[in-house]
Amino acid sequence: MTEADKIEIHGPHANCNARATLTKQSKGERTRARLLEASAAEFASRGFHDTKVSDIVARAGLTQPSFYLYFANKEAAYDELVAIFRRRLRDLVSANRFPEDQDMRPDQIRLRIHHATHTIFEAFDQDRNLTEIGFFQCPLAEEIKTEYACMIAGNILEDQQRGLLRRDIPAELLAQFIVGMVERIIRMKVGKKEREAHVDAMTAFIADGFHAGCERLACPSGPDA
Amino acid sequence: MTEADKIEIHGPHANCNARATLTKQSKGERTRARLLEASAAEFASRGFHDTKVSDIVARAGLTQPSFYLYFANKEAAYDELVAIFRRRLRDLVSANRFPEDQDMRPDQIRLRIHHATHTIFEAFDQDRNLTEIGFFQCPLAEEIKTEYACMIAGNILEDQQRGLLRRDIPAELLAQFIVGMVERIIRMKVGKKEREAHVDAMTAFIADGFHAGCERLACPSGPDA
Amino acid sequence: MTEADKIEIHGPHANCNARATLTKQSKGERTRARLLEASAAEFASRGFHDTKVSDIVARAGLTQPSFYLYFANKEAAYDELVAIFRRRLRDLVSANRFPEDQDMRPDQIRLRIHHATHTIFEAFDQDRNLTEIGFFQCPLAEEIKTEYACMIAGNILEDQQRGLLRRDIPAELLAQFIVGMVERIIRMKVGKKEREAHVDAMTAFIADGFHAGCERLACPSGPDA
Amino acid sequence: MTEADKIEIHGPHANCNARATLTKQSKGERTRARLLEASAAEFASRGFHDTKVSDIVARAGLTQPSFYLYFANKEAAYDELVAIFRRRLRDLVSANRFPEDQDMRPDQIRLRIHHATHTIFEAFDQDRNLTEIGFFQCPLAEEIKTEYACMIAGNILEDQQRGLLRRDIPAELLAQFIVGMVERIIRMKVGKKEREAHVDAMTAFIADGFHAGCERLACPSGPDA
DNA sequence: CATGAATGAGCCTTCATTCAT
DNA sequence: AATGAATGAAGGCTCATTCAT
Repeated sequence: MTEADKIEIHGPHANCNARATLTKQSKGERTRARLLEASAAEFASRGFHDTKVSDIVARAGLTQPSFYLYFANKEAAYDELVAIFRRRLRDLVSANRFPEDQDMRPDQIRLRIHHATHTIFEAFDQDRNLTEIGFFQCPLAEEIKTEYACMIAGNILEDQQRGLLRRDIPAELLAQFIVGMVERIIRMKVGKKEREAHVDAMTAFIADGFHAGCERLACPSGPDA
Repeated sequence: MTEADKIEIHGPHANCNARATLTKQSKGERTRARLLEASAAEFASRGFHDTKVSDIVARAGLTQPSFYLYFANKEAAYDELVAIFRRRLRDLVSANRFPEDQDMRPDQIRLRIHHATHTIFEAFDQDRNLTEIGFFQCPLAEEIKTEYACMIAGNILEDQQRGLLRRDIPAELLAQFIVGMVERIIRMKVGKKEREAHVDAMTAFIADGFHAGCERLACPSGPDA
Repeated sequence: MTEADKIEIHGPHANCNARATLTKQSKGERTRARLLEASAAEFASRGFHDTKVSDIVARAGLTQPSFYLYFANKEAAYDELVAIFRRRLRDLVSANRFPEDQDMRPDQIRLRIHHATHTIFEAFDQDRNLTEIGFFQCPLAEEIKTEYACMIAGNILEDQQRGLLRRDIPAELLAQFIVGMVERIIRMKVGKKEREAHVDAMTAFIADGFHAGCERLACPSGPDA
Repeated sequence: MTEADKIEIHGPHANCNARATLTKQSKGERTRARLLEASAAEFASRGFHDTKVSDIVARAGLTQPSFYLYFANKEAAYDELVAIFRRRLRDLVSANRFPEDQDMRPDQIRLRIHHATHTIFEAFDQDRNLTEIGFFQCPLAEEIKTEYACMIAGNILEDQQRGLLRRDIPAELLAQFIVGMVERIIRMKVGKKEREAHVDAMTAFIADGFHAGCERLACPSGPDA
């Protein structure tokens, strides 16, 4: 799984590692990786049930029994993909955590939101198939999103305690809102430029809601608060 | 389908209607309704592929051939459920539209957001099975959500043009954000009271984002900037 | 299983029951019986592994899915056949038990042996397929034979205690000897007449061993004892 | 095959031979022997069909292709084991034959029976796996037993002609009886001491049947008739 | 001599669907 | 209106066996 990991994702860091280990991979390991990739592609586009093992092996240029040389059964391959996605998401978010001890100026929070959002979209765009499977299609998706939300909630909570964010809405809920927005944006298959625009818009919305730039919107901290 | 519709929903009003029409229903119509309900329950909890026709008829207290007396095939029943959900969602949103000609005071926008959110959650909570199927599980879900987002976007656009909402973010994007948030909240299986809290929180967040009530959050264009 | 029992075996008693219930059998019950018989025939001649479900259903004039309408899987059908055989064997032996209270003259023991032997062979010959499966082929065969031996041992023990049989050999061992002889004789596929001869020979051997009719064989109860 | 033979059996004598030839064995010969032994163990405990080539090679500490270096296929290995058993059984019985020309006193027949029985059990106990396969499990078992019975029948016939045994039962039948008894006893997995008791009991039974030592058993043609 | 890797062939089983009543 | 019984079609998985090194 560790090896497969390196192969499956094509992110910058992963590629570095891959380049280093590619020569060491046995033929079997490469075959396994090919099968995982083929599985991801097929599962992502057809779903678990409508994907036949024969589809996967055909895409990988193998025959059916070979599949069972590397995976106990169809479900095991699927589960492994989900696990890879899950771990990757976890790693991503924890890597994105703001250093606790460091002081943050209030106006930096926008940058943080922007950065986190940008990073997550980049990662999701990296491997569309895995994202499709792990975030939308698999039965564990709900659990994974909840886990994701929890991690975000942790970050939010810190900021709330620092007085950087509103405290009248529970961090968990704010986190869920963000996850929901992320979900929707991921689903919009767009180019790099548009995605950047999305990131900007989302950052702006998270920061100020419908409010910003519209004097007529009754602002609670304004005159009618 | 129209009859089935009346049966499928179990809200108070729906029951009233049902009671009124029950006497008019033939035995066959009632059987069909039972099958639809059983289908919804099974599909919702197991998904399309993992639901066997035998599961459905067992739940409805019938035998397999009876199923085919009322539906062309398994997929037809599923599609019908999706269609019911879709129509219902459409009806709901269009009924919730703010009269175009009417003038709206700036501070009323919060009420509108609150009302729309409240209504939609109530509807989703009404029939969990249908929601699960039509909003999350079916292949058309993406399309349905987009449709939903479009309708919301229409409302937003109007408000933007009236100068009630920020214009720097496209209405379509704002709508998607809201749909995403709705999605996440729906999935949290909670009681009535908590749901109300969610509605409040979501309204507040939509209106002001992370910002409100936190003087330190650098608000680029608000009064405290 | 009870119904199937009546069908599968064609012994005199079974036939009586069958005749009585045949008219009451539903089509499904008859199909099941046909499948059991076909299974018995195929399993007996090919063994469990070399018998394909397709062989069985072909012999029964059905298609594969029908098989699974009546049996959970191939093994279940096999196990049922074994169970039928086992029960039948049990019933047979217990029906053959000599009344405990009744007094028996020493010279009657030959008749008893003859009778028991005759009866068992008749039963085995009745359903060759079941016998093949339950007595020779199935993994439980050893257990079944042991059970059979135990029942015989019970009968022998009584006779030993009455002083009708030698006591220097444990009843269990004598019973095993008999079972072994029975086994061998069953396997000789012969006609009725020859079978009778076998019964006579076996009776004589059990009673007297190599000894009888040969003055030169050192008889322990004779002069050199 | 001849070499394998020496290796396969683990009796004291066999070991002596093995030690003598071990040095002469090439590595391949030793590997082949290991595979045969592993095959015997696996086949004996699981049967032919339930034994996978992968089981065998695993037990032998090899990989699958190695198996095919020494045997044409799975069946070939099995057949070879059966052949080894068969030859061994043949050798044993013929070695046990009483010299035709020699005269035998009537009271010596008990000793002969005892000796033959003792020898055969010892041999069977020697290699349980081979016995399981060749005598019980393989399709040829029936034929092998018949062959065995024939050889015994030959011995019996001689004794009958010498007037040492009863002539009213065909030698073939008597031989079958003995084989049946042997079968059953073999299957009782016991220690050396008990086995001796079995030999004694069987000898006694073969000689005198149920009769001996029980004055009340009506012996039709013996001295106490 | 031995193995990592791959495959051909085939069987069991499932399930949506239909037929006849 | 409903059902007992049956089937067509297809997919997952296993296993003996081989290829290339």
